[in-house]
Amino acid sequence: MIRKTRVRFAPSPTGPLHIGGVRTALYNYLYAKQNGGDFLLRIEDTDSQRFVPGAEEYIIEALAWCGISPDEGVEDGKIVEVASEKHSHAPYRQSQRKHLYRKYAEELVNKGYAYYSFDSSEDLEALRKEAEAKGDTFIYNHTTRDTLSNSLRFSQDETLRRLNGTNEWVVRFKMPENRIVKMKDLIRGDIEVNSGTLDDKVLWKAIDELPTYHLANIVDDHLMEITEVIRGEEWLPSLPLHYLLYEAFGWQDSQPKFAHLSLLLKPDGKGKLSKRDGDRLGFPVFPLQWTNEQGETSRGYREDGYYPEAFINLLAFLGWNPGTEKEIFSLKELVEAFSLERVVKSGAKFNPDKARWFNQEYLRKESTLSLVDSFKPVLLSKGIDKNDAYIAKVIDLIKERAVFVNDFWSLSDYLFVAPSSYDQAVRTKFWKEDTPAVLKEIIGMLEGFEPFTKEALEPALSSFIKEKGYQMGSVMNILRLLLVGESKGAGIADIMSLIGKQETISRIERGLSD
RNA sequence: GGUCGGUUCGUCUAACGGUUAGGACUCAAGAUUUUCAUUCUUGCAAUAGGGGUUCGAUUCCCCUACCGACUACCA
Repeated sequence: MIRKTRVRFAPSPTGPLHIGGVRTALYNYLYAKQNGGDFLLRIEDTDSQRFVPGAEEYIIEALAWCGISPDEGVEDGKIVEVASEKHSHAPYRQSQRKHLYRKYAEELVNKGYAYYSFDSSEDLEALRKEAEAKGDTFIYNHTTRDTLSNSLRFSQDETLRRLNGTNEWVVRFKMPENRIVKMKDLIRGDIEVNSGTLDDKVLWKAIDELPTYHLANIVDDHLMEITEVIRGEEWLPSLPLHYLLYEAFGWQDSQPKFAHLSLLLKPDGKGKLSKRDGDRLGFPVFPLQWTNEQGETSRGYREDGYYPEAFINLLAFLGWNPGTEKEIFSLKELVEAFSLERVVKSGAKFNPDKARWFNQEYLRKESTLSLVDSFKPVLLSKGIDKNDAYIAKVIDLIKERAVFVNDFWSLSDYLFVAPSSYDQAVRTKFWKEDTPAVLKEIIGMLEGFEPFTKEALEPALSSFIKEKGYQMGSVMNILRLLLVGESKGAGIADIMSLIGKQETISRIERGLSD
């Protein structure tokens, strides 16, 4: 039986999406599209304690910005709550599916794969502490469960009595005492684990009447006909549980295949990439800017000036490569080239320099015309209203030096406004006794100069300096100082022709009078 | 501690038993240049360690080391 490829991205709305999460979503999306399948978005909000308002909206907006659009799960920027022809598996928010899960938990108990447990969190915590003090680890499984408070030990009457009128109970999976669970991972190959080392995971939390991740995830993946689960490496340790759960439900035949992605690591030091690293090292770890409940703002790739295409491209290359030397890929090209076989097993340290490089590559591919459109609002905000043709000439001069459109202003301010101060280091180095006289001569030469173009000015300036016996370097650097204010920028002739004769002369005169 | 996963230049990675171990980012040097860049050229730089298997191991196996994840009524 050939099933249509259906994969899902299933984040928890506990905060802004981290770039590692975006990468997971991206790989899911690429895999789905490559196989002509569906990419679904499901919100796993079964942890009522950690829910963060706005996180769900953030996730949807971030994916939209990246161009990773779900086929199912969201419509008009909102999670679909009511089933329709296209969204026949709605709702896609687990808190709205809570009524579904209970019967599956009960089914497992009835079949003997799970049981009710009445131990309080405090009691278990005490047991953990006690074991820890002895250098052991407390584990709720075959080694301890017949000494604890659960339906495995109690009579049916006793169990029923405890179940009624209270929510101080959970359903736990009865992990087999000694079974080699053989698993297959699309990226890592075969993995085996002895179930005896695993614990009896909680499947159902009576206290908030919600399943845990493990139950909800398996039930939803089954109900939503998911064919491949592509998720983070942090889930690898619970893969045996998930295998056993599919088996307990009798769903082995339609069980999805699994692929576990390695984590994104800190650029320096050790451990996985966290929000703090971005603040510390000066790069975003979130796709979009995010302000938390305490009012602290974390920067985002979008606000930092990254093109979504560049962002996607650099993310795709963190843990995957096409096997060729091509590095710049559009989303469409990524869909074609992607394969899980070429996903790297080891974790990737994030490299902010390389991230910038990707954006630079995309910036260079932009047409001058579209860059004019991006730059115009910046200029307008500074009260500068130049025509498009002028802005286009400016952009042609500075484009190669920029990584972001955000760099344009500092790269080109002198082409719009005269310098307000001069770099003193440059001034001391090149300002000689005869400089004022030389500058006056240059003004004189410029006054009658026509046409005032780069092509005409460049040779004229250089031959003028040579004929007079002046030093090329010092004269040009002084001109640059008066025109630009510091030691940066385009060629002198470029600058002169662009700002025009009048402005050129007035800037030199101003420098003379200072 | 236990379980699982991982380990090629500083970083991202290629080489799925036979290569002078390749590319990209970063960095350095040189060329170009009136500055800063760009561009071009060149350079620095790696198979964690030890055992096997093999005619031959980056590649397969084992051990050690190191890194990471997990070990919650969180996901």
